[in-house]
Amino acid sequence: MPLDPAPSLASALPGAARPGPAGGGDDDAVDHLERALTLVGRAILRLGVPAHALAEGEHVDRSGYWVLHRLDECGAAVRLSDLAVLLELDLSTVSRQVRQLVEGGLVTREPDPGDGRACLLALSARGRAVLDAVRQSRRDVLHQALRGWSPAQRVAITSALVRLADDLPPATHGAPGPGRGEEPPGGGA
Amino acid sequence: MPLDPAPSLASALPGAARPGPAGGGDDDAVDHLERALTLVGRAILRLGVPAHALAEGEHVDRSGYWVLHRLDECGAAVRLSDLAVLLELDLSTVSRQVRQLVEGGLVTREPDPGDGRACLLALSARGRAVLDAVRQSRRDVLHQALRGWSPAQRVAITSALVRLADDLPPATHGAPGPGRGEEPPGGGA
DNA sequence: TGGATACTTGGTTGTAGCAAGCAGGTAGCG
DNA sequence: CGCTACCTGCTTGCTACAACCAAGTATCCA
Repeated sequence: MPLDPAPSLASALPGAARPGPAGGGDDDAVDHLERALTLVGRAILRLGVPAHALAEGEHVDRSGYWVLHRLDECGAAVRLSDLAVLLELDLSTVSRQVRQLVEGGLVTREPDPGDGRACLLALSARGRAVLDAVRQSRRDVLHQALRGWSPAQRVAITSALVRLADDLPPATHGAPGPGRGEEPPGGGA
Repeated sequence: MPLDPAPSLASALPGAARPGPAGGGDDDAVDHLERALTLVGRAILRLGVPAHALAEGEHVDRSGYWVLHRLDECGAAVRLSDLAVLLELDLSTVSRQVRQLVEGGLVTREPDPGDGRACLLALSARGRAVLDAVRQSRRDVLHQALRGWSPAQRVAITSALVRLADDLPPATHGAPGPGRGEEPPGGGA
């Protein structure tokens, strides 16, 4: 998935110096923000799962990383359906991702003793090791990027992003919250 | 594709209040940032191309929107290869995207009079109309999200994002800059 | 004529959703 | 008790998008 194509910085922020009196200035602001978001989104996507964080035959892609990540945060074993809600993804998508991880030995899967239909998923020891390696490797990149940032700046951008994520339309999928749900069904890319 | 799965805000920012003295606090900071970026990235992805911005048989997806966007910014007609560089995408990817848009009448394509191999691409009138509609519709969403933000806050997050995009590893594809280019070919999204 | 260049096409991978279906569980009814 | 009807958790098939690499074609230039 990748996000949206981004322009090179060379020509970034068109019309940046157009302080027109009309309401267009507002449009400029959101245009800049949209572009900046796209830029950063693509950069984050490119982080991927660095191959050097993986051992021999291991295969974890970006989605798999997030599955491991959530599984780790859950601590206890979770159901597939719960995991899908946490990831805000379709059950089928998560089902396939988990299958790969189980086959790779990174996730353990047992039948739920209390419900024969369900299964309980958890990180295996190997999965945790892989997760740690991948996470550290991604952290390194961010660390590198934030080298010149003051702690205050880091906090500022993080909280601003959290707020923005909160203010943007929520996912219609996992939890169809009552928020300003304008999301057209066809547009959901 | 979309970006990475995001956790619901309910459990966001684990360990947020752990101001440990050790270097671990730094890891926390980047973890929060990573999560926030993911959150926002997915929200932006969900923006998609609102169906109501499109007329009858028109079909423009997220990628197509960016092609139109760049084409608009270029003003003059551009070559496919130049467009691919601008978009930081593979030539083949852009070739297919453009073909769709040409077939849909949103982009005009003429042979370059000076080079029979090349073609010159430009927005058609209809393409411009569609672009305007889609852009406006995406703007509306961002406007809505930024309703409670002060102008200073908007500028702050935008410039912080621009800086972050600049500090993150560049795309290895379009311009394989010498920057901290560690990107494994297999891991690329 | 022999590269180099511009683009196209085929193939593959990754991500994701919807819909259909299977299997296991639960509840109502005779 | 046993049967039927329904509900739920998960899997699988299909479709679509996005992006890459590699191979092919057509054109230009030296």
